[in-house]
Amino acid sequence: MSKEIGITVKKSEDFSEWYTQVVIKAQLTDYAPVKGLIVLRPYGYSIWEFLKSSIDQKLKATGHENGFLPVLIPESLLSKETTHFAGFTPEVFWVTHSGDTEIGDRLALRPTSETLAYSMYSKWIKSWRDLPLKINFWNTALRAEIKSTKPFLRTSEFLWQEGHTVHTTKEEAEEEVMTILDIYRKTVEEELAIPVIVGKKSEKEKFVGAVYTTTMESIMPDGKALQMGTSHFLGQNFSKPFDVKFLDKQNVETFAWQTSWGVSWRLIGALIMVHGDDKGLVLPPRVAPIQAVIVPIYSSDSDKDAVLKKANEIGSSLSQRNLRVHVDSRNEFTPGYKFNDWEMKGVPLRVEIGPKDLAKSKVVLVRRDSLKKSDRSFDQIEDGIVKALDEIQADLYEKAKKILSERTKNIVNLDQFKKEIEKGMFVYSPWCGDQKCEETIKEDTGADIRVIPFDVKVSNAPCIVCGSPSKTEAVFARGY
RNA sequence: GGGACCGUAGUCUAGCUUGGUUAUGAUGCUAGCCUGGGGUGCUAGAGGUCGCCGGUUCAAUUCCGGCCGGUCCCA
Repeated sequence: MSKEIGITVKKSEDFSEWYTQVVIKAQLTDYAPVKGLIVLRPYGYSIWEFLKSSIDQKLKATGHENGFLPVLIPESLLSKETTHFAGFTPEVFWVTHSGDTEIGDRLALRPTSETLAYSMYSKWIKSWRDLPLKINFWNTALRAEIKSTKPFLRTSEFLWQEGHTVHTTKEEAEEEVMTILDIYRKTVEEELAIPVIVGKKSEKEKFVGAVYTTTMESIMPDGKALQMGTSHFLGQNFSKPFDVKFLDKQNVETFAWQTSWGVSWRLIGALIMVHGDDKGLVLPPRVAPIQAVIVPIYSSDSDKDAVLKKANEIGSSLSQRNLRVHVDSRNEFTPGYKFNDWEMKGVPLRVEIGPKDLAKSKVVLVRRDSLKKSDRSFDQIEDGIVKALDEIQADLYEKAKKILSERTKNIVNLDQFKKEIEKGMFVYSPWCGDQKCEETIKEDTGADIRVIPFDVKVSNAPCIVCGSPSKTEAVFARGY
């Protein structure tokens, strides 16, 4: 019976089912009535809020401002940059009517906002003095997912931010691309405790319309790679069709250089997959809506009063140190129920306090990640919790890093390559740079080039597919 | 892109093959008690358009078709 209340499958045995149960049962999200759409519940949304605020602060600190764009984009505008349009059109939702009246120039529910943003930018930018223009938008994007959908990872509407910047020079724009990628990497590694590999996408995998795409990739416990965020150098590919130009200091009309970039709530999906276990979610302390939960334990009424009093006392002193703490004083549940409940929701630390503890002036501290228990005397609680939270954050990252490195292989032989891909590995292999080889390997093994890391070794080793001298190494894996 | 499966109370589910009086059980929920250091026990109660639309039939949760929604596997 008890097994049916919590997560009923093991992460290692039925990963998909495990994931679905965790997102629903930990009350992060629920399915909406329309296919492929989900609702964020407060517990899930509040994780997004921490992520959002972390990224937002870093963007503001590097000179970005927030704006707002409408959700509808006329087809005539969306189709102005042709490769971009061709790339997105299969998954665009169209609004064709207002009331009963058919709309002549049908309206797209934004799959992304480059076209809309740049048609506005062209009005706003006249002089080199107007640049750089660096605006970020917190909104949602809509991309129709016909087949398999999965909460946070693949949904037809998703929460994200999209940044769109305009610069006077190529160099400045390229620097911006890297600044953003670095903000993303830091956020993911430091807040979500997920290590990533940063680099470029191949020509085949880059953002449609971009000159090149930089990306951060990570591998999930089921062996599939997940794109965690991208930052694109657009060159002048959009500034020309959208007429984003300025008068430079020499009074010469010049097309601007642009970037765009985004991360979505997919990061929450990654967080769940990377850190969760058979009992449910495991949240890194920095993004946990509740960092420590205090569970009072009592039997008699007199115990109850004394225990609750102390629990509340501890709770408020922790709050004063800016810790997100919750005292679970629900009377209708036993301590055992509460333990399981908060473990499923991934709260990093549990503080147990009962009559036995009161007698000894201490509490029991339990870590969610290791489930290890230890005692803290009353005067050590605050420091003890701060320290334990830091340790959990660091340990989660180290654990994930170890898994990433265990899942990473260097392979030069094609047979070996296929075996490792089959096992769900991140495979570093030499590649000639030819898109045909990329397509061949995709057809044969299901793996694509996830990323060409910045720090990769360059050698003349034969291409893993065709055997001709390679231009670079690339990271291959099957992806989400 | 190809294939398989599923939809009955908040949740999980029996019944469907072989249509027939009041749709089964558990859990959760409400009230009262009990209990409390790992999903506690008792009593009473509320909770259902059997996903939706249509067809077959005297009669459909059950058979057939379409639609909507969900899950999994393969590429």
